[in-house]
Amino acid sequence: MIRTRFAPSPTGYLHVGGLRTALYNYLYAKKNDGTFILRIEDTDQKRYVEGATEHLMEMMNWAGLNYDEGPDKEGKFGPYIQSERTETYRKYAQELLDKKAAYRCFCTQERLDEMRLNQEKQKKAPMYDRHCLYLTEEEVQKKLDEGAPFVIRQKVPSSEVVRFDDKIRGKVSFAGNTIDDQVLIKSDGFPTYHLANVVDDHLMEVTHVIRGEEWLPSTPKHILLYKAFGWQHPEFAHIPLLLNKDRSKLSKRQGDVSVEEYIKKGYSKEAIINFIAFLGWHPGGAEENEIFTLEDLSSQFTLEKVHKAGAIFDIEKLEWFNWQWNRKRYHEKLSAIAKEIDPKVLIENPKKGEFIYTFDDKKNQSAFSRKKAETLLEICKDYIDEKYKNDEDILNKTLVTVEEKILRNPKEINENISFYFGIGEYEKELLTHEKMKVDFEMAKTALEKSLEVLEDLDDFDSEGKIQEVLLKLVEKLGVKNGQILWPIRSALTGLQFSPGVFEIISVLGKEETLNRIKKGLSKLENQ
RNA sequence: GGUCCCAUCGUCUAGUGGUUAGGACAUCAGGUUUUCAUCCUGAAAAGAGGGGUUCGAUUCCCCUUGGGACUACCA
Repeated sequence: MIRTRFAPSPTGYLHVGGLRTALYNYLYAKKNDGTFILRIEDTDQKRYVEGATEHLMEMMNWAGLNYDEGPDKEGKFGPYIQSERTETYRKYAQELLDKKAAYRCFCTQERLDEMRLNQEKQKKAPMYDRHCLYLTEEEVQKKLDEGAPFVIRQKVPSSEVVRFDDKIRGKVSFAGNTIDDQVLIKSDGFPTYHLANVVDDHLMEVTHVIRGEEWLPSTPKHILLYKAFGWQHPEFAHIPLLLNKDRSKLSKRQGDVSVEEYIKKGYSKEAIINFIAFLGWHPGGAEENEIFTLEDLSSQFTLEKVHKAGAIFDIEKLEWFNWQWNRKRYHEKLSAIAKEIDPKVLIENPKKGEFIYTFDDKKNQSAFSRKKAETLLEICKDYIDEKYKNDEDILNKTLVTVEEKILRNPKEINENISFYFGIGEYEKELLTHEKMKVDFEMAKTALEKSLEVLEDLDDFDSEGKIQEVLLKLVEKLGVKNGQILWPIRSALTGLQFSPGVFEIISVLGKEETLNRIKKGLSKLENQ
């Protein structure tokens, strides 16, 4: 039975690297029908943050990384919060003391600092000099009687070479004489990570320790501890680090590291998880699809396919994943809605990312259109300026015209729809277009003629009708589409880029359309 | 400084003792479209260097170089 765990320390936020570690642990457990545990490592009293544990649990819940055992999901190995287990650690520390695998150290911080300074000066590796290991029992007792503060240190057998087989890195070995006598119990009575981690992983019957590469150098200490206790150590798998652009360990200084920040910026959970999963892992083979759900990942994940080298956290790829996922979710939702309205709906997928829903009944078609607008609003509602929310009907219509842009980047919604609600000042040159052979003369003609035909048109609700009328004009004048349509579009928007003319006209309605065209025309009066 | 880990396009990566070294993101060019976006097509772009082993090495081994992590009474 496979048992894995994610053991974060409650700092108040979840690091993206931490999320990936949690994810790999979760995936490995799920893939092997194992158990995934959440354990809170809060043994550092100085770093206590109010509510951080609850927050961590919320984040796991948000990500969908459901743990089978944890602080709020008691299994038979609880409690799952280390600060509630201090007695246990003390007991095991005593066992180590009894076995002479650990010793009390009374050295003051000053002595330790001085020692380290000297070692550095001599270009030697800074390590505890074992001063207190050589204290006689009487001396130790005397210090104890005096009430001198002490820590408990691990006694590392210096002649030994520690070897282990990392599931990702293969054979790794460390010479005992390069391993420091690690502090196991701090002077405040709390254990350090090293002791708590080993004791808990053993007691909780963790079979696979999947953690960040930064722990690789302390793994021999842990293995020695297991050995001192007479326990079998779990399998270790050290996953590669997430890196900044300059290849250093992903850090706050060079960008956002907390998952909360990315959520705030609008990245979806599916995108974040998908992206992060592929940073250091790949299903392998000829698989070219990269869009994976948590379920897909769960069924395909293997430690063998995890990389050794660190991976740069490239925000541009995240953006792409986010877009793909926005699209995927959107179309899945739409087709569900469509089928609910009418199971016989015709759904076509003429090109990648584009779906056309056709209903027999006109009523159904418009009901669907409303739902579509609602769905789009749902995606970008957090970013839309309040002033655009007043006229719901217009807003709904406008959203549909910028569908692809919303899916791509919901945050830019305002700049994409602002022209519907009012046109800004623009230079008359905007009405011309060199490449499309639209000079002032052409622009003027286009606006005048289109004004005429549009004045004669009454049905502005139908895009098709508008298109028909304008294209007929194009044909009549014997010019290219763009020569007529560009001036209209730019007169209607005052912008270089916007949705298409026909849809804009149908949203703006007759009066506003004609007004804007007239306004454009007035700019050209003296030409 | 010491210990350990790592090394394929700019980035994430696939794959192999014999391949035109494949894909994705980003970039650039062309096309479709009334503009932008979308979409389609294409281009440029990589096995750090040096030794071995081998008929043959990007792939296996060694060295060098480069990068990184760790080096706390933090985790």
